[in-house]
Amino acid sequence: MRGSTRKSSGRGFDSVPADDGFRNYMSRKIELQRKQFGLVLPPPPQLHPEDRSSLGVSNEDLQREQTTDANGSCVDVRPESQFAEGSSIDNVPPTQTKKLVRFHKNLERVCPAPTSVSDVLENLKQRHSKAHKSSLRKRKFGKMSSSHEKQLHNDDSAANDGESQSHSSSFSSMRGILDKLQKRHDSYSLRRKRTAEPVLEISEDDWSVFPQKNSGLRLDPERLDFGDGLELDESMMSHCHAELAGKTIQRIADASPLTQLMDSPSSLDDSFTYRSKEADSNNDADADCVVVKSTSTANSQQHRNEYSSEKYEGFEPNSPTYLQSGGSLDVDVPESGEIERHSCMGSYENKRNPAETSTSVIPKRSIRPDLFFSGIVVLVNGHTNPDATTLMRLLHKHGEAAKPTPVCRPEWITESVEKGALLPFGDYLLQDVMDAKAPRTKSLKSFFGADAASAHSEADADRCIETDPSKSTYHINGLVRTVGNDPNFLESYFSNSRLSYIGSFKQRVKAVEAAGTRPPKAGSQRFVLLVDLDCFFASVALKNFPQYRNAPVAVGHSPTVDLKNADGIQIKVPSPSKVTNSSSELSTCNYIARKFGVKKGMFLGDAIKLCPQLVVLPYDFPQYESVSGIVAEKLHFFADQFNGFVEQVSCDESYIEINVSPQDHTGQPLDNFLRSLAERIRLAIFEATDCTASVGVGRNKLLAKLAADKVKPDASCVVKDWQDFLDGLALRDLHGIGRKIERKLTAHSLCTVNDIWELGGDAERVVGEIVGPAIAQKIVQFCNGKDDRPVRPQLRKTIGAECNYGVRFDGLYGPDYMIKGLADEVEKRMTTVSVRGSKLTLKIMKSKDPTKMPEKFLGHGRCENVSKSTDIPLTRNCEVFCSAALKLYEKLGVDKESIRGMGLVVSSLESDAEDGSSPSKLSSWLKSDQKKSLVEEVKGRNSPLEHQNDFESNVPRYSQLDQDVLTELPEDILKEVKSMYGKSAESPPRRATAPSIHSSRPKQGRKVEKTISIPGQASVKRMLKLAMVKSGKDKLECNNDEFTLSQLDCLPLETQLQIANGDDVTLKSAATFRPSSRRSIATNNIDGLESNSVDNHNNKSTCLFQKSRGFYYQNIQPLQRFIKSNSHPDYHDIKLVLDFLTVCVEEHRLEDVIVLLRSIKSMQNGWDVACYEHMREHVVRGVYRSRGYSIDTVWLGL
DNA sequence: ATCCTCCCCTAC
DNA sequence: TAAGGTAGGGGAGGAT
Ligand SMILES: Nc1ccn([C@H]2C[C@H](O)[C@@H](COP(=O)(O)OP(=O)(O)OP(=O)(O)O)O2)c(=O)n1
Ligand SMILES: [Mg+2]
Repeated sequence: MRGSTRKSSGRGFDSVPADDGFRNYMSRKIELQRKQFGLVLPPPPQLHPEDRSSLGVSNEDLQREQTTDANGSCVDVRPESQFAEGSSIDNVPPTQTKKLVRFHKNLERVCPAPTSVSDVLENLKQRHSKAHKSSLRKRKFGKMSSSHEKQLHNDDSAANDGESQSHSSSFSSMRGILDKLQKRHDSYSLRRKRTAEPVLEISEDDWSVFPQKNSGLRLDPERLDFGDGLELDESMMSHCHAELAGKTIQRIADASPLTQLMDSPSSLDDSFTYRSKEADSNNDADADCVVVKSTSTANSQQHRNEYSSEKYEGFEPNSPTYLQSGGSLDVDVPESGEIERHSCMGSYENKRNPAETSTSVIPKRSIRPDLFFSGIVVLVNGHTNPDATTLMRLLHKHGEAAKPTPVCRPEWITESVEKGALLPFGDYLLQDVMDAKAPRTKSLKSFFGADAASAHSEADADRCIETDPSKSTYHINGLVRTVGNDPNFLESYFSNSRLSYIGSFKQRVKAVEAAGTRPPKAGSQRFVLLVDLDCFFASVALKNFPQYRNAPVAVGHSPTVDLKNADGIQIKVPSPSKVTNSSSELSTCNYIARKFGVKKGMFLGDAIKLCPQLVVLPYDFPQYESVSGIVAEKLHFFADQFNGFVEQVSCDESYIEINVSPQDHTGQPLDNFLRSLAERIRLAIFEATDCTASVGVGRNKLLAKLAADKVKPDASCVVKDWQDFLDGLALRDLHGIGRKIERKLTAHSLCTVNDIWELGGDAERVVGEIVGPAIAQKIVQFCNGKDDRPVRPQLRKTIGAECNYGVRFDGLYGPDYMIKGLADEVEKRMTTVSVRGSKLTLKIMKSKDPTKMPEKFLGHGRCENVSKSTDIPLTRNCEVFCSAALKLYEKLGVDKESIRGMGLVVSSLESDAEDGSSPSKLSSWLKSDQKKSLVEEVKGRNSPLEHQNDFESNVPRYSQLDQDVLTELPEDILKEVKSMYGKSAESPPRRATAPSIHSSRPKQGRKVEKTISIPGQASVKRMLKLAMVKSGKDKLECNNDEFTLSQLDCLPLETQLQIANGDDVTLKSAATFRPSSRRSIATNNIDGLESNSVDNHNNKSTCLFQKSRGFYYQNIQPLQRFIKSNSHPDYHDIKLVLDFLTVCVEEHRLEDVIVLLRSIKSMQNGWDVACYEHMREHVVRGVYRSRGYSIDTVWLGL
């Protein structure tokens, strides 16, 4: 296999250093384990104080390295030692300081105990300062650091000089918190000392909400075997775990299968070969990009690490299975020294999510009702919101007492105070404590709809696990659940499918179109960054289960084993996975597991064969959602500084386009600037989420993506010379070239970029004959380093739902029922994004051999795909979808026994008429006399290079709308269209297809030219209207005149907005299926509709409600003007702004919030400091409540 | 040419 | 015994 040079340089993860190896290796291991215990520890032993790499590099260093690069085009700043030395230590996230100090007594088993509380605090301080700095340096400059304090202090000034202002301010804010802690120390020292004693004073009553004994036990099979875990007290348990942890560490190191793998040449098949040139890329002089690599977690992959989709029998009858093509079975997997599945690598204390701060409490009955905290002592272990002082005040006021116990989130306190009573803290236990009870998939219930929005609430997510309905999850009436026998199959399927989650992500959370506020400065250059989180699902899983950080880990529907503890309570633990034939798919796996040949999408059974000690962790969709949101916020923050755009391409991947002007990188070479920007982004992400990311930088998407792939994981790369960079690259690695196209090209002996180069001017023609003109053009352009794909959120063209798993029509429920379920689902999804569609497609997977068992349990097996589509009236009504789909189903005439999957897709979408384009505005558009096709408008928007000077007109100009289309849409008809099917429950479709609509339809072929509004967007205009209504200055002008203002107040904000603005509001869900009553109506209707739609087959009405472009221009700017002009705000004005901020926070528009807050801060009029601070705190609380983390106001300049 | 329909392919 | 979706790009071939 080519690329061996690179591989050896990257031997990172667990490799034993050749020199004084094992002892140092072990001590680092243990040190890492200690850190994972989340405890305050003395500085690590100095392994190599003389090691220069531990110091990090200053900017001067960087420049020096850069200049040696004169003729070459790449610098790899990784010192070789980085991979061998000190790696584990520096892998520890700087968030360590947030962790809880608890059970000091037990701690002594694993590390020297601090002698006093002052020591603890001092340590905290030092560790924070160190963690911060070393991580800064490490991440910025790719140096590992196992250094001591002095060196760091010496380095101080250099760091601050070269670093952005924001870093130091962030630092100082943390510092401030620590100082506060120090101050609090005196008054709380007595209590703190007491907390050092292990405690077990929980009454039986309380026990039910405090299950962590079980959870502690579950990690230790030996204890479970005793069957008397409850007899142990916590101190003993912790003790045991600590010791056990030590043993486990020892065993891992002994076993060291990783080491062996690292040093042996990869035995993976060459069919996965990736980057043939890579063998050379470690040679600085020849290389073509700048690489910053900050950890040694793994060498770079030499092969595709995704499981070949050839296993999809349905698509490729003759293809070999992935095992044949992957040939990975001969990977050397040692027999001895396996990691014990159940042995805990740390005590249960370290299962805490390190990013979370916790509060330790013990409940007791209180006598005075207002002293509901009496009998409780609280230990705040880190940065909380509200801060420790506030919490202490609240506690004191309400009777805090003594003794620590379970670990809670601070809301337990705040919400108790709010309610005026002691709330059971079960709901506030830290997530990992909950997790321990039942490590099952956390679902967003459905990724769509209101559920998704509220899924940010941690409490909700936690309760998901609690309220586990007792039904058997696998069986129904003794049968395996299928679409045919389980009426609720689809619902639970969609909420547990990872593919459904990642597939729908991009369009569901379409990014905000902020930024681009100024035209790019003259002389600025466009760059594209690709930010991709490393093994995303696995990284998140490891936040939940940090004890497995050093083990090979995969994410899947974890096979669990039911165990009973002494109380007879059923608990679930990860199974030992003796299953070697499970067809459960692994979503992804960490880089340790990848060394064994485990790949994304691989069957669990196959993975276990490759890696018997593989740990399978459950999905956590709510957390993917929140990590993703946090990352997006960070990226917008950076993009905004360079007049940039962010396109979130999936839950773990985003492109950023920036325009860099010479002023932006004053003093330093452009490459240095880009490199440090990339590292700053990575650092910001890591600090906020504990997840590592890789960043690629290039002139376009293609190069950015390739660069990131090249250095992944946990590294960044700046492409300097595209030609050198692409030299030798396999065509397969280009975006859009997959297995099939690769095969076609290979058949004509076109394998690498160089092969295309050699074709010269003929390339496009030659390749075109093989793969078609469009793809050929793309390939040739890519090979020449060109890629004009814009970095912009894209308009949705289709929306649908399908299920090709568990489809067996051998039960009560037939294809009609499934179609109904799909139609419901599609309507639900369309409702949440406010679109309607006028074309429906039914897709069916038909088994080629219905008698044959597919390779995958309940899978579709080898199939033929068929589909048929039809026009429908513009709607999102599931009844319409359903009846149209049934007709399509009849037409396709597929035998129901052979159906293995079905799907419904709606296209020709049009967005609802909402959001910033009031009818009056629309009618003004109608009066325009300019003629320009909307198509041009939309396309222009998507082409960044041609329209960069168009920014100041982010709001669409009505002069650019197609007048022909518009004039054919009188307002009354627009209204009619709008209300057509909106209230499906109450006013069934029927009348909607008034002939007038169809006859007024413009020419066909106008599908692309609609824009679709961002769902749930709050416009200032709408907020103002609501404010007017509430303050009595305006009347409710809608037909919902039965509302009183106080009733209005009770409704959710969004509904209030709708009512105040006279939208069509249906307070009941339009998506619910009511079988009996509605069916007859529906049937009648649908017949009528069908005939109409046939009549008007080619007469589509084009609804021109234009989405507001540029949230900023439409909302923030007007609001700023409002604030400026309204210098003496009254209650309603402030309430308005607060409500607006609330909505923005809910919609993840943090960057808008920040802009707005900053402008209020700088206000000199009646919007004074108190007002500003109130708003700021409102936002901080809102973010914390909905997103679960605190924003750093100092960092954000607030 | 340019459209539409019914696929296939690809990336997450 | 698990949760093999979703959405965009585009080719082939037919209708205009
Ligand atoms: N066949 C696949 C591919 C991906 N995913 C999910 C899991 C991944 O974590 C996430 C992101 O996909 P990536 O391709 O970015 O893969 P990772 O982030 O896991 O790994 P890498 O480090 O290669 O980016 O999508 C999945 O469920 N099934
Ligand atoms: Mg990724």
